[in-house]
Amino acid sequence: MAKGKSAPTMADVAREAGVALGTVSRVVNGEQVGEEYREKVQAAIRQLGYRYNSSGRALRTDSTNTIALIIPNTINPYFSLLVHHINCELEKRNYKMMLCFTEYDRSREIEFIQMAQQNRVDGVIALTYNPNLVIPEDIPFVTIDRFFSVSVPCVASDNFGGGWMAAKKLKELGCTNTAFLRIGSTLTHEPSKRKDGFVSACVEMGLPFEIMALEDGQPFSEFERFLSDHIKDGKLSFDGLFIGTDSLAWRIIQLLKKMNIRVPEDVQVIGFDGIRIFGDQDYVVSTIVQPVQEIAEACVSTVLSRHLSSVPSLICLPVSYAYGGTTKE
Amino acid sequence: MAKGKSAPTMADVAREAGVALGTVSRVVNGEQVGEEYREKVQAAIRQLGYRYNSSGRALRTDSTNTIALIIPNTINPYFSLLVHHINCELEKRNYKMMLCFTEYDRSREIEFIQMAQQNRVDGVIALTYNPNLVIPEDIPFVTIDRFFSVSVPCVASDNFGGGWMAAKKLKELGCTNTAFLRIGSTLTHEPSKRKDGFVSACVEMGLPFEIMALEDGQPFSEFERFLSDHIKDGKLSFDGLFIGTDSLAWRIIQLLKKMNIRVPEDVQVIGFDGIRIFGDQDYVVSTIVQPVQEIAEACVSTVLSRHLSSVPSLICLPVSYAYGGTTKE
DNA sequence: TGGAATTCATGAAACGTTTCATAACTACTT
DNA sequence: AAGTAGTTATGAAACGTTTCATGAATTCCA
Repeated sequence: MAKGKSAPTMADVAREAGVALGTVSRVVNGEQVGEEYREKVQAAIRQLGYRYNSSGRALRTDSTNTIALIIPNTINPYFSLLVHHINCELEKRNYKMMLCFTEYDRSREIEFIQMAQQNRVDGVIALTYNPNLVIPEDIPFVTIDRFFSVSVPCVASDNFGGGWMAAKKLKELGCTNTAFLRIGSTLTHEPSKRKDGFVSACVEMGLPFEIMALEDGQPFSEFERFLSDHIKDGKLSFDGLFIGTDSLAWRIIQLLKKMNIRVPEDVQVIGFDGIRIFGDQDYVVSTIVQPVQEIAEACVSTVLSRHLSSVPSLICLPVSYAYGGTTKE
Repeated sequence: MAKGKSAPTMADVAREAGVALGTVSRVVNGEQVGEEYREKVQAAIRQLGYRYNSSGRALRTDSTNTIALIIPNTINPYFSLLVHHINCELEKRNYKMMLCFTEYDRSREIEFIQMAQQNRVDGVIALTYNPNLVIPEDIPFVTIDRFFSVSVPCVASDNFGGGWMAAKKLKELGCTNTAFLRIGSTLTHEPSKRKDGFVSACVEMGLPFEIMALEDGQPFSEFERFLSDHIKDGKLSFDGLFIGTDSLAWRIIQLLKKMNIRVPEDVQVIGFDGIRIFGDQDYVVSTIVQPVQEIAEACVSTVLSRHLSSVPSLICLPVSYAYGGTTKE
């Protein structure tokens, strides 16, 4: 607050209404109160323009109606969608969101968890990369895309199934030689299974494939080298690419354009995530779509469920394929 | 918090360290304390894993180190960038952000302002559309893109200059017949000046132009009709378009594609905002770039400046042109 | 060496809630 | 008519901090 006389308190309302403090509290919280009392109090509230002070309430109840969301940033459109939907779900349930951007900084991930506890949030939803992260036991905690232990519920989409689906789709679209490209992190998380699903399906269908994973520290230009190495007589030997994320797919497509390889005529490309620019417009690339809305819903309802014991430890939600112009269909 | 013994308090630390409560407080807040006391307290803090309780502090000091950011959503990449940069600036100064999505809902805008006051935030940054919004006087308030009164600082980019720049650029690029397209809102705000700048420059340079503004309620298909009406012998009579936002520009370009009009060969298109997909990748369309980082910095430093009297009431930041493939250069 | 000036820890009060034991009713039973 | 059960308002305590008046200990100077 700033200058000016400070906001009215419950005591002010009580005095104005000629009623006890506790009675005001019960009216404000919608508890059982005699009709005439309720009316007097409500009149006084309107009169004074009273609104309860959340700090006071939080101090007394030791709960803030706030959930912390820990996420790298909001620049990547996938994260931005996630933030949006999680916020919507929280708002429905009258919770607030405390947003924490880590920028992929591992020490910040730790710090934010501490800060969340300090602020007495009622739960944490976290999408993190620190391999040594310690999840506090004394606070409802839900992770996205990374499984820690059976006592920490994890929400993810069906990454394995998505990889499988991508391979099948490429085959259907007539591809005969494929590759999987990703920016590797040494971290093992749910999205790592995209590759596994892809590989399994390729093996089962007898579809040839190669894997190219950029390890931590290798420059992006390695992809250029990799692709160049696979050009014979000015023609790329792959006719289908499955790429770890839409973001990377987008960059690879720029690269292909620069190399005068046409998409989807010469090579068809499928990404992963389901990014659409400007909300409900077309998909940026052909892609395996993550069900963001459902993921958000699952995170929120899980983190808010009191009886965490009865909650599954891995919630895996179905993905779907969407055309985005970088495949023939 | 949840189950388990509750977190240690200052009293616990004081007892552990054999020291008075107030002393602990002063150590925690980095105030002057005798060396031996400080050491004893810090040891006890480490020992117990103490972290201060923000609710208690907030109640006592009537301030939360939190700024509310009221914004439509985070789906539009421009908003998403803004959120990101504002959060970074706040974090630098050790403030938290309370994020409020209005979804362009005017009643929500009002509600969030009340909620912000209720939560005793230390200030509000708001990007709103409600024409009748009442700005509270008793709390630091900064608006983005909309000027309310001299007592409420407004941060915006140089919309007029940007419109002007767009016209000049189109002329430079050889355009001889132009149009300005926008989705109109009846609201007068800073971005409305984009048109004014464009018109002024066109008039001054003798560049022909038309205006097409979609009013509230008119369907998007009106744009299709408008463009069709301007086709003669299969050729669009405009060779340059300036469009109110990148988001709309993107949709218009999809439309042009559908109509078999080539961009930029047949018509060059300039948008406004400076959206880049996937962060630092290329601009989505050729555009007038808003200096988001500077806007964020201005918002934050203004809302946090104690002496609001000496702050300008309209902070207008320079824009720039960026090539994004929808113009010849 | 005694007194004044200075430094600095102490402990209680206050912030605005919620909650709980108590008291004041009312209505019912016998 | 008197006692009991049931309802509901009351007022004080407690949540964890910050802050302020107080007093103890030290330093400094004459």
